[in-house]
Amino acid sequence: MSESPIPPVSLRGRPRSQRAERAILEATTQLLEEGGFVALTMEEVALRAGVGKATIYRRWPTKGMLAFDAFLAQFLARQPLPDTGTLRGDLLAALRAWIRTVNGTVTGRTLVGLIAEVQRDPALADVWSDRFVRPVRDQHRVMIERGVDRGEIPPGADPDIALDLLFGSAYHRLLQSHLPLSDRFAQVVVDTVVSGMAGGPR
Amino acid sequence: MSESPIPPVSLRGRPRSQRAERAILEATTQLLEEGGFVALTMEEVALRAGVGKATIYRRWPTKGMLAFDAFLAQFLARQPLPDTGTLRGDLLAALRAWIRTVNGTVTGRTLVGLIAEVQRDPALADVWSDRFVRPVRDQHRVMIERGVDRGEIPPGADPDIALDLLFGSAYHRLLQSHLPLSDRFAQVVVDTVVSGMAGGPR
Amino acid sequence: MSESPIPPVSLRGRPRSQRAERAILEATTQLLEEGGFVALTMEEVALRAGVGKATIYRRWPTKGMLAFDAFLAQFLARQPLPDTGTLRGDLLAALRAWIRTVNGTVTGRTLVGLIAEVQRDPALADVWSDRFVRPVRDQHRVMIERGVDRGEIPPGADPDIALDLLFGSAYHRLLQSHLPLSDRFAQVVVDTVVSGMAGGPR
Amino acid sequence: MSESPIPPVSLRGRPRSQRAERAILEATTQLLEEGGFVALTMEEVALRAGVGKATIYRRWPTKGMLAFDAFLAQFLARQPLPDTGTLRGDLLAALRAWIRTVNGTVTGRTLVGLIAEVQRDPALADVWSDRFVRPVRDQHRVMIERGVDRGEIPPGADPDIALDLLFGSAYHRLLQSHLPLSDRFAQVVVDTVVSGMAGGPR
DNA sequence: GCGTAACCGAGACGGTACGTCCCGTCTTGAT
DNA sequence: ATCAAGACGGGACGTACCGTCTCGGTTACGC
Repeated sequence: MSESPIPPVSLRGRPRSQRAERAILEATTQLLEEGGFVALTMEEVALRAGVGKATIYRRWPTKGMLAFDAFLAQFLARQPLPDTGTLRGDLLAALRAWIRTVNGTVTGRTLVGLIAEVQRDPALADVWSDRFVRPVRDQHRVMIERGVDRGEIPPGADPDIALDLLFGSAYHRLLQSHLPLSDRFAQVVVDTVVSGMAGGPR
Repeated sequence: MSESPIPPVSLRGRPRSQRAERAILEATTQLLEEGGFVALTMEEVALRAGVGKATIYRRWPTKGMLAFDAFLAQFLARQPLPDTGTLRGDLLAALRAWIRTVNGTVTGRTLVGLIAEVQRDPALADVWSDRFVRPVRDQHRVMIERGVDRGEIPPGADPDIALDLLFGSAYHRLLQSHLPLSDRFAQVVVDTVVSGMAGGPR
Repeated sequence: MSESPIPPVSLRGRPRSQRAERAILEATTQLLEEGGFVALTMEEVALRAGVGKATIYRRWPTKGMLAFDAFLAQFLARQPLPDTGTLRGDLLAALRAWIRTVNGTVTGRTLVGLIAEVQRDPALADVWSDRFVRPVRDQHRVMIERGVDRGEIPPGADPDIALDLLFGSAYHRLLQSHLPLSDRFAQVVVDTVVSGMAGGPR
Repeated sequence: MSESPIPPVSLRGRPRSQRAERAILEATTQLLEEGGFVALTMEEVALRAGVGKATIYRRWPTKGMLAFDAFLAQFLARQPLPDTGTLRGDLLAALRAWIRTVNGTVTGRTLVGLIAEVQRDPALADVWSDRFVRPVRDQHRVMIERGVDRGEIPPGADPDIALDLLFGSAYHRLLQSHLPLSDRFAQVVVDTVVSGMAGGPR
């Protein structure tokens, strides 16, 4: 699943302990569950994992990187690429899966914490783009392209804006908490976007 | 604009110094400009404002609250309530104003930092809701309601979801930085949402 | 007993409140009882006395001065000038009175705290000399002089060194707590000093 | 001379830096010289020693303990155990050495500050007893015992009271500053005490 | 089968910022 | 001019973590 983010400098010498790596990620997940990104301190991770702090820093350069790896495994495992035969069906399935993954969950809280961290740590921002945003969007974009192929929306439609509308509005409710991420919300959002894209350049 | 966040408990005793309050907010703004939310330390604010730390804590219980007050004044001053005569015109004007305010600006970076901070500080979350999210949405919702009155979109349309689509997608690009907050983006988003809401229950 | 240490600057305007003065000294005594000189803070005195801090500073320039006034009243009331007819009797009575006053009492602990404070506050040191050390020594020296008059010790004896031996050893046990201020201690000290002074220049 | 006051809990991990320890004690001594116990702040010690505050607290739990260690090294190095062949000679040599060490010196001022500190910090009081008062008295008591062995004073004489008279009177002049710690003072005190002890139960 | 290089847990290191406490002064409106 | 109240600028406190470093000890590869 999640492999060593920083590979050993050399192949000589004592190899990295897999046990330590597992223990670190488990401790990280546990701390994220207990108190979110704020409660995640390297000191406490080391303590709980029974590991020296240097052993953590040897693998993950920053707290953000560590949390990212713990988060990503949990997140990706829950994002299917639906193939229901209709654009509406695909988008609704994907949006519902996303909501299920983040709404009221540790994964959701971690996602929010990481979004914040990404703003201040440029190195994390790169990793965030390359290993989270881009892959997830690439996967989701497939649904739009299939809709175009099926003629459900015109070829001129901008798939990126479609994704921004769909998931941006969902991220918005996750981050601002002003209104619930209900199933009705998912349905109306999908309907409105599909309808808007279809009839866009009417 | 920005009033005393925590009013004095009593009317007796020496009144709070307005000079100190101004100096604190100015130092805060300056630090936010220089290094964003991360670089904002109470210690440095006190130093630059020529103020004891206790004088800050007397008014703002946390760094988040302080940054919020400094942010809010700057943000609200730039969000007009457009009245162009058409739904499309109003929404486009509002979205463009928002983008202008946050895209590549200190205000935008502070907004992001605060969104993160809000997730971890429940007291700040309340203030964030009451004094930022709700007022801004209430103002924006007026545009949708005028569109309904003019018959541009049907009465059944959910104005909150319309706002989530419009601004959620914009917040998404601000926070994930995967694609630019271009003017074309604003136009397509507005067109798609207006069209989607109009033809929704066709 | 203890009068206003700093008289009003002028006789015009509102006169100083005697109620405030009493309340301050009572609060001071109470705090000295509870936690000694360390626990004595101007803030807490003002709070308990129901008095503004400025009202205290108008009368006592420092914490040491305030504690000194609260201490002196209690101390002096308990130091008699014995007149038993013999040098030994007088000295023993005086030493016993001193021990009774300070051994295990708040007055004793305050005395120690003040001795420390005196070292760092030159203004307090002056007051300490003029209003505590000198008067008490002058009173005690009378006993020695009566002993000389009675022929119990030779005229060449240095009364100051006699007092230093008597009370210095007692202060020593009070401050170092290495051995108790027992009555036997008092007796042996008096006997040794009287005998030493008598036979000094044999 | 002065050993690590709080030994590491465990032998594992990075060992305590001797360089840091030396630097801390030097900075402490320097600050005590400049402004006495009052001017001694942990913050300034850390700054001058080029050390984090935690590094100080790891070894010395309080300011008093730190000052004590810095003081003790200086003090003990200057207290000889005289052996002149007569009680009077020994006591005079010891008292003169003590006066030389504390009269008008940094060591003397620190001694006074510590005596005050001892009254308020029970943990320091224990250390003060065990590592200062007791050892010094034990050393001094030897002189008395040799006097008894030589028949200069009777076996019934209480050596502790003899020490209290000798050094108590000297501490008294140090702390109250009412009269100087002159050499005449030392001579008369020693003569009086020796004579008093000798002729006590005449 | 032996040296050695990289690892391991532990914990100390210099440093930054925190939020609190108290100092002695100052500023109100009200006697 | 003084009162109670309480805010002011300032200094130091003791704590929490940061990311780095230094120990003695442990693998496991390549000579």
